[in-house]
Order: sequence, then structure tokens, then C-alpha cells
Amino acid sequence: MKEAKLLFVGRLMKEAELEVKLAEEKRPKAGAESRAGGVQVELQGSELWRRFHDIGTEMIITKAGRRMFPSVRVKVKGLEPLQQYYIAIDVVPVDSKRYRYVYHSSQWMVAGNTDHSCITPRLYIHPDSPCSGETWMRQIVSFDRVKLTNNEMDDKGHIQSLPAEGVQTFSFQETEFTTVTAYQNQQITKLKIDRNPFAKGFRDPGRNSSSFHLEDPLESQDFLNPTYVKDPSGNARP
Amino acid sequence: MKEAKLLFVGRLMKEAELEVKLAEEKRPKAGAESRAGGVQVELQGSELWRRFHDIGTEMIITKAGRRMFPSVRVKVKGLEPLQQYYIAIDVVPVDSKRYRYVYHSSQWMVAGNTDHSCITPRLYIHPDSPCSGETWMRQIVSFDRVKLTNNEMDDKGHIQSLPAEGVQTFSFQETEFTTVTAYQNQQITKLKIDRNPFAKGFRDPGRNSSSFHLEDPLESQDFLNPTYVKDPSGNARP
DNA sequence: CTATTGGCACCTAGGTGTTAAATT
DNA sequence: AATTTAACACCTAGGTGCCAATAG
Repeated sequence: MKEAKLLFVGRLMKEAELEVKLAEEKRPKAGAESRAGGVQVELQGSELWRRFHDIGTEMIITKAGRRMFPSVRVKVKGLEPLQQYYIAIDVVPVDSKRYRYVYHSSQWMVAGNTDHSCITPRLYIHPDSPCSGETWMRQIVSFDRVKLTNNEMDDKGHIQSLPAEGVQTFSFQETEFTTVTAYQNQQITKLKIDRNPFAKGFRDPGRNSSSFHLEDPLESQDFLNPTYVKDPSGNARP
Repeated sequence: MKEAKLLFVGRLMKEAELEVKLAEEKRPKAGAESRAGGVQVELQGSELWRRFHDIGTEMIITKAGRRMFPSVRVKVKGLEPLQQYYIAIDVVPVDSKRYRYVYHSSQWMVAGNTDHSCITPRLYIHPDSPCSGETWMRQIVSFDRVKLTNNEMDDKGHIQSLPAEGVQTFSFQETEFTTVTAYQNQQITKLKIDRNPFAKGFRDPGRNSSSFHLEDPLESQDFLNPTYVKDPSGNARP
């Protein structure tokens, strides 16, 4: 089975940012003219990403690999329908500092340096790659299977590099995050529990909180929960 | 998410057979010389397939799509490491008859004809395709996500055709099966329940039956069941 | 009558934050 | 003291055959 993992080295490393990369396959001529075609990459669920970002997004990393929440989903426009493309995401360190969370002030403080030079860049290529522009544009491109890990031995689903030419990079401020092995800011924990369906078991049954903030049905899929349409009696037929 | 479904039209249609197809991508010259390279495709779990075949394999088809059990897994040898290949499976009708199961004699009897001419051939391309010979040979190629359906509108994961040249076909007698909407032969039901981990709920708790016949650990993965290692008390921590 | 469908209980498989213990 | 790990209860998601109901 294909499994997607993104290596992420370092401990409390503040400010990693996600980049979506797009590469044309066997590009006939590398030149600026076809790049000027106006490819657009639009982050889906950006409202939720922004809510996390306003608090200070944290992503858990484990040895076995942990998914990101929210996950990266993009809509791509302006591709040439018949051209084949690779799409990938990358995690880029924003600085070389190490950070520590200071609880009483609810802030991240610089706590040293990290040597990023030893980190080999690891791209996660979308498993549908390569694929025609037409197919990529027809659907939302989802990286929800990607996992972050601090296990340096694990390089599943990665490649070393993309072609030097014909690669366009799109980055999104709101996907900036800090990697942690345990959540530091309780507001982050709360928002994750509220929005990630897999954390439903930790939701406060008293408050109906933000369950109705369905800004992005792709991220909050409660409306698909069969509990809401099933016969509440739970009786089997006679 | 990619989902694999194989259309299978007709009702009790006896004797479909699985074929594994292998196609070279952008083959420089179509000729017999490179085909003579001695590619081998070996069916994994053939012992279990044979046990079903001896009884008369039945596969359930549903509108939503049903997986095959056993699933098709092959080991491929003799590919050119750097050449790119597609690998696919196909379901091929063995005859044009329709069959009916006669319970008292435990046999399938001819019960009419089926017009196969209206059935468009539907190949299921392995999702890893295209892939280098080296990569294909390094691991077992598994089609366990393939689903059989009788919904003619559903053609997910299929293509119309492969290139006319440079395609090799490998077929396996023991993968012959009859499609049904409900199992006819109770021996088949029993063997499915015994060997398919997802049917464990129907196993007879009294007999330990064939749970120890682990000829093929890939098909019978009971040894991974956490039930056997978990604390049986089921107590939570204080 | 036979063949098919849909709901179901019971599984596998694996994604959550929590917690206590281990590590540094 | 801060960080990381591992086991866990509780979820989502979906693969089984069974059985009653429906379709043909």
C-alpha cells in the first residue's frame, strides 16, 4: 500500500511553511512563455487554516508518522489540459531558530539554533502524479495522507529532487506551523478537537461549540455522519 | 481518493478468469526480441486460490462494488529495470452461458446464454502505473482494492484499451470464478468466513477450524490481531 | 419462483488527544 | 525540567456475510 510520509527533522522548530510545487513532465522547451500561462493554485479550507494560524498552528510529529490537520487541499487552474504534470508539496523551514513555548505568556520564545544545512529536502509527490492538466483541474488535489515524522530513517513517498526547469512553487502564509511532540497551546488542542472528526471522542458533550461552523464542508464532514440519519431507536427489524 | 472498480455485467455468469497484463511505456521498437526477455508473473497465494477453485470459486458482485477474496497478488520477474511499465488486470468471460446452481447436486447447470458482445472490455490499471521494472519487481503487486460491480454506470479506475503492441498477458486457471449476488455453495461461504479477516464475526467460536492453516500469511493475517495481545481485563487506568 | 437489494451486527484498519512513563 | 515515547479509549471509515424485503 502506498503510504505518504514527510520527514520533518528537528524538535521545536518554529515556522515551517508548506509549498505546493508543480512540474511539467518532459517539457518540450524550457522557457518563460509557457510559464506565463497563468497557473493558479488556490488553497482550500483557508478559513480554517487561518483560524489555526491566528492562534499559532502546531502540528504533532511522531516516529510512526502523524497526519496534518488541517490537511492541504488545493484547486489548480490554468494548466494545459493535455500536458502531463507532477504535483508535490514540500515543508520549508522559515528560520534556523529553535523555539520554546512559554505558558504564562502564551508565546513562543527563541531557545537556540538549528542546523538546517544537514536536512535533505524531501518532497512528497502526489500519488496521482504524473497526470494530465485536465485531470488535475477537474478535482480538488488533496494531500490528506501525508504524514509528518521525526524518524530520519523514514523516507517513504519522497524523492530527492524535481527537474531544475519548469517547476513553479506556490506557498501559503496561513499554512505556517510549528512542529511539536505534544501540543503546547491549549487553544490549538481545543480547535483540533472541535474540527478533526477523528478527535470527536474528546469533544465536550455539553457545549455544541463550533460544530455548526461549516465554513468548509471538506474539512468538517459531520453532515455525512450516519448517526444523524440513522433510526435513533436502534432496533433491528422483526 | 482513487477507487478501483471492475464492472461485471450479467447475473450468474459462470467462469470468468483473471488476466494480468503488462505493457511497456513508449516502447522504442515493437518486436519479438525484447519480449523474449523472459518476463515471469507468479500468482501469490495460489494455494488458497486453488482451494476455492476445487470447490468452485464464487465472487459476490454488488451495485456499490465488492472486493474479491482472495485478492490478486503477483510477483513479477524478468523486467528491464529502467523501462517503465503499466500493469493491469482484466476479467475475461470463459464462455457465453448463464448458469444456475442446483442445490441438491451441488452443481452449476447451464441455464441460458449471455450476450457478451455488448460488454466493453474494462481493464483495471494498477494505481502505481506507470512504474519502473525495478520498482515493480521489488515488491508484490497487489490488486486488493479492486471491486466487482454490476452497476453499468460505474467505470472508475478503468481505461478502454492498452497499446496494441508490447502487451503481454498472463492468465491463471485457479482464478476462475462465478459471479453471484448471494453465495450459492455453502462450502464457499464457509471457506470465505474462515479465511477473510473481515468475516471473522461469522466464525464458529467452537471449532478452531483452519485458523492455523497459515500457508499464506498475506491472506490470513490473524497473527496481527491485537486481540491476542491486549490486556483481557479491559480495565482503564485509574 | 429465483435473483437482487438494503439494512444490519460484527469485524479490520487506522486516525485522535490523553496520560504515565521513559528519556535527555 | 523539558521533551519524547508508548499504550490506551474512543472515534472514523469501510469490508464481511446474514436476513428480510423487494424486484423480475
